[in-house]
Order: sequence, then structure tokens, then C-alpha cells
Amino acid sequence: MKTDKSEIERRMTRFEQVCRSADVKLTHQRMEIFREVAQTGDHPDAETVYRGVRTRVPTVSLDTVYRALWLLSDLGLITTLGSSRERMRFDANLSRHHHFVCLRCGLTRDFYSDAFDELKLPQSIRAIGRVETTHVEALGVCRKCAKTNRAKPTTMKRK
Amino acid sequence: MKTDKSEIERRMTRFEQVCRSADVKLTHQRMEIFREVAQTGDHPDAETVYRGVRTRVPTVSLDTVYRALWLLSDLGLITTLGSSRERMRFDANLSRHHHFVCLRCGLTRDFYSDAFDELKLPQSIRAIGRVETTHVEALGVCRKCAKTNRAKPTTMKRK
DNA sequence: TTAGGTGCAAATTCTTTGCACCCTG
DNA sequence: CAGGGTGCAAAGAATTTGCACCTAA
Repeated sequence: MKTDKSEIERRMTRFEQVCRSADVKLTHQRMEIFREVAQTGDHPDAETVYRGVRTRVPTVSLDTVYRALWLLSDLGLITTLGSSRERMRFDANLSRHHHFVCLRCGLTRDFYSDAFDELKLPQSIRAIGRVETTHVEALGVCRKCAKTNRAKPTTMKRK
Repeated sequence: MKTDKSEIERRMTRFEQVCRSADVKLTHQRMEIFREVAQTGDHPDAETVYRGVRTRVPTVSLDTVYRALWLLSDLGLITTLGSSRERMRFDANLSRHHHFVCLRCGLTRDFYSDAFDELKLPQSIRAIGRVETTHVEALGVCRKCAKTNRAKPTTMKRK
């Protein structure tokens, strides 16, 4: 699930722009942490980002990864997803998209749908609040899990 | 956000049926824990359920609440929601519904939409896996937060 | 230069587990 | 009365924080 080169470039450029305009320092660590998320489509958790970054910046620490990820999220450069019985995951895909989530293994993959994007919200929702964005979650069983185990989906074991 | 009486009754009845057919013991604790989730529309976390149950069963322990909630989830009697920067929350509303989530305070409210329920998934998703259910998440700012603070939504502080 | 960023280690918070006793079926 | 369920206390996992040093601007 690699993101293609030109898209990574685009994301890195935007990263630099946003950091500068927000007066946030462009450190080596932050750059590599963002790159790690930007370069994968796998919605990694903090630990996974940490492991990836460490191959390039061996001295980076896990708490720096956490601090950077939340900062990036505050800056709107990445989004978070934390459904299901799992740790928090991070996503650098900012284009309008939706998620397929495997109930057995937690695999999360992006998908796109014009029909979903154009959905009109019911009027009744205005009584609750003002909606900024909507996102569809499709829950099911991924190809791989469907092959390996035909049992009813049960709760995923933690860790 | 109280659920109406008849609906609670219905949920409690189903709870008893499912437990019996799954050979799961109907203990006082489990019953009150389920009732606590069934009776609110607030998608409480484990701690909140614990506090609520304790007023009726003062000796109940937090770990029993956790064990019961995951059990109920395994039995399909409740669902879990854990998006955003928060702890796991539980939901006894099993009818097809969607969620409005406030980006500032985390308030989560159910809403219904026939249009959403009838959505056709794109063919491309079949390459990823078999979808069992879809659920729309509408992210925005709730009435209360819109009133108290007009600043741009930022990441919620934990706790 | 200097305020913000980092690494380290320790602290928190949320959740799970081992074990002895208890209660439902 | 048997085996699952519970409470307690302690462990574990994920995430955050205090502090002294470091570095981008």
C-alpha cells in the first residue's frame, strides 16, 4: 500500500508550507515522522510509525513520535482513526475518502465513492450541530481473513 | 438522552434471551451493566457505566464492568465506538443508525437516514473484502460548543 | 541567541489478569 | 454442587509529562 511518489512530494510540500505558516519548527524528526505516515496507505499506529522512522533516524524516541503525530493532527496535516478495539491510527490521506475496516484483523483500507460524497444529511441533524464532514465506514471481512477462517466474526483480541 | 421505557424493556428481554441461548449466566451485575448502557443514548465509556451501575450495585468492580461490556459486545448485544482521541464507548442501539460526533467535546449522538441506509457501495470495494454493514460518521461542532467557543475546532485535550 | 523541540525516564490512564471465594443454573 | 462469574489487587499496554539539553530560525 505505497502512496505514489508524486503524491508523497505533494504532501511533503504542503507539510512544509503548513508548518511554516503555523510557526512550527521544521525539525528532522517531524519531517521523517510525517513522511512515514504520508508514504503509506496503511493507517499506521504510533508504534509502527516509530519503527519505520527509526530505520532512518535511529535516535528518535517514541514520545517524540506521539508529540509529532498529535501536532500534525492539530495542524490538519493528518487525521486520526480509532474505531474498533484497537490503538489510535493515523492517516495522511486528506482527500475525501471512506474506510473499509476488517472486523477480524483490523485492516483498514481507503475507498472512494462519489455517491457517498454527495450524500445529503437529514434536516434533523441540524438540531444536534453543524456538520463539517461526513465519512462512511464499511465494516466487513477482508479477503485474507475470509480465506483463512470461515467462523463468525468475533471480537478481535487485543494485542 | 434517555431511551424510552418500552425500548428498554425490549432490550432487556433480548438480553435475557441471548444470554440464555449462549449459555451465559444471567448475573445481577451483568443485568445492571447492560441496563445502564441500554437506558442511555449517550454512548458511555466503561468508567461512566461503572459509576452508573454503582449507584444500584455498590459492590460492583470496574473490571467486572469491562468484562461484561466486552462480553455483551461479543454476544452482539452492544456495539463499540472508539473514534477520535478518546476512550472506548459502548452503544446498545442496534437498529441501523449513524453518528454525529462533535470535534470539540466528543459528544456523540445517533441519527437516522433512509438515504444513508440504502447506499450502494462501489464495486471496487469487493476487491478489499465483503462488507457486512456501513455506518456514516458526521463530524462537526455541536450546538453547545458552537455557542461557547467560536474558535476553529482543534484537537480535543485528553481528559 | 532563544524559544521551541527532543530524548530520557518516570508517571498516568485505561484495560486486563490471576486467584480465591461466590452464586446461577 | 459445579463451573462460570466476581472482587480485589496487581500487572500490562498505550500514551503523556517533567526536565535538562539541543537546535532551527
